[in-house]
Amino acid sequence: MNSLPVLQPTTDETCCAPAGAPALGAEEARQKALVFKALADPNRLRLLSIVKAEPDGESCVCDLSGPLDLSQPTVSHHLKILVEAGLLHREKRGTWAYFSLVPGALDDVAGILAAL
Amino acid sequence: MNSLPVLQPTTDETCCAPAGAPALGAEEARQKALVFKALADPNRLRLLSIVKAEPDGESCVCDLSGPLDLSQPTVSHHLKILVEAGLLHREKRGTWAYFSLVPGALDDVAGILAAL
DNA sequence: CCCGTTCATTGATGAATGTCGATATGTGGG
DNA sequence: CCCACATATCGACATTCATCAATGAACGGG
Repeated sequence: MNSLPVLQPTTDETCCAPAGAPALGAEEARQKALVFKALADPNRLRLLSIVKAEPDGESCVCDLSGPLDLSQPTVSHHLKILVEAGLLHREKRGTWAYFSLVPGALDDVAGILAAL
Repeated sequence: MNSLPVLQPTTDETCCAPAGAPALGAEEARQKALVFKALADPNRLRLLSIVKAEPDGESCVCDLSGPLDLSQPTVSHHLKILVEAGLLHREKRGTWAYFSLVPGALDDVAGILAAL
C-alpha cells in the first residue's frame, strides 16, 4: 500500500507536495487524543458543566446522578474517566466524594487545539 | 434507579446541594460531543496537524495517506468525519480532493470548552 | 456491633468505532 | 473508447465503549 514512492506516470506533478514529517508524532497524537476521548461523550460534558456551575466549585456523585438520568455506577465510571484525563480532581471527605475542575485543565485543552 | 427522591435518613443534609437544572441540556451536550468525537482519534489529530502545517493551507489525500501509515480508504473515512464535524473543508479539483481547515473552527471548539 | 448510606468495582451485553480489502465512481490522456 | 489514476463507498471484522445489575469496600450513627 501507499503507492506513490517515486513512480510518477509521466508528468511529475505528484498532486501537490511531498509533505515530509507528519507535523504531529504518533505517540504525541495518541496522548492528546486521550483528552478529547474523555470529552467525546455527552454525559461527560454535562458532568463537567454541572461541576463548573457549582458555586463552591465541587459536587458529589449523588448530586451528579440525578440530573443525568444515569445509574450511579455509570456516573462513577464517567467521573473516573474525567479524573484520569486530568480534567477533574477527586477528593473523598467522609462518606462522600467531591469532584472539582482541575484549574487550567480546560485552558490546556484549548491550548492543544491552538498548537495543532 | 435513582434512589434519592425525598427520603433523607434523619438529618436533611442531602450531601451538598440539590443542583437543579443540568446546566448543559441533553441535546446541546450531544451536539457538542460530536465535535470532540471527531477529535478523539490520534490519526485524525495528525490529519488536522498536517493540513494546518501546509504552506498553502491545503492537502490532498495522496499527501495524507503516506505519513500516517494508513490505507487510502481509512484516510478517506477519517477525512469525511472531520468534514462532517465542520473542521475541514473539501474541494474537488480535477482528479484530486483538497482539504483545508475551516477558518475559525478550532477556535469555536476552544469556545465550547470555555463556555462549558 | 450492626446497619444504612455513599461510592467504586466487576461482569455481561449491545452499540459504536477503526481498520482493511474489494469495489464503485469519476476524471484525464492517448 | 479504453485505461490509468485518485478518491469514495461498501461489507466484514475486531476492538473499544457506554450502560446496567449485582456486589464489594469504607465510613458514620444508633
